[in-house]
Amino acid sequence: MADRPDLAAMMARLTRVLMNAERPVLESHGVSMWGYVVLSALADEPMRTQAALARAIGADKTRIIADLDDLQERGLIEREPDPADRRVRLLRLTAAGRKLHQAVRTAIRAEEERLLAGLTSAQKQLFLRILQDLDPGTR
Amino acid sequence: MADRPDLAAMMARLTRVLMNAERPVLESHGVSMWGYVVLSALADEPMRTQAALARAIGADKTRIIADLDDLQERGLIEREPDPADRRVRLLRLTAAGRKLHQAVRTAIRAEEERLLAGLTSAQKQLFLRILQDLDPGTR
DNA sequence: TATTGTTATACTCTATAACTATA
DNA sequence: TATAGTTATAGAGTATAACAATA
Repeated sequence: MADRPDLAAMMARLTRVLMNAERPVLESHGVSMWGYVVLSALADEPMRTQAALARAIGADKTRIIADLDDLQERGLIEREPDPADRRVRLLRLTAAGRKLHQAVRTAIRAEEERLLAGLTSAQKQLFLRILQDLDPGTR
Repeated sequence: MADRPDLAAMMARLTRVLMNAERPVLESHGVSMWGYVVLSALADEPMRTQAALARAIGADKTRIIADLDDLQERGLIEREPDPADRRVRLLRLTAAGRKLHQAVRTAIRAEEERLLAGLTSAQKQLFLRILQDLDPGTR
């Protein structure tokens, strides 16, 4: 590879490693990847429509419906028709949902720390800062 | 997201952005993503079996066959039975294949530069270095 | 008529299993 | 019988299109 592998190749491999490490964490809490992403978005701020939520997390609106069904059945999110416009569903975390999200997030942070364990604390900070700067999803 | 988005979320988003930016580059050279990955691996070193190549690039052996067919038909790789064991196929780039790989790689490096344009040269170097250190694919 | 959410369908990608040809 | 490569089949994930409810 001459000097270094392609950036996309390295990023894709690392993403896969991370996701593989996090899968058991998610499973142990009984939540799917998209379920966790939904919880994260709603932990950030409640949403007025499912379409807005889907857009916020970069998913298709049809793709998150099953996850919303599941999260709602388990009492992790509330999803009630807006009285002012009964087509839209107001979405927000329940107390249980917020608690679960925080628990999963803490466990995931621990996995991230494991992946970055070889870096000095200065390198770690710099790496994360650069990623945030490049990240189009950081609002 | 409290302090920062999850690492996996940032990595996945960035990977997607990169791949979207690179897709037109690959298309303009008439090569698929896996085709380019194959060319990259063979540019690194010839392979004695397709299974070894598949393993090297993290793909299933059945998944790369169509790409190998295509690359061979276009004279970009050689793929001849080993006289010593006619079950295995010896794989290597042709001169044309090496030339195409270098052209695509150069174009992809340009896209990478665009993504990283906001960073100082020191940040850029550090970022790439850290990625290489974390990358399990760096042999 | 336009929009939100939902369901149904199709398409892409990948993995698994079955087959051939060599050894 | 075991292995490399190939083809065929099935499964998961995703996107597209059609539909029902509401405005």
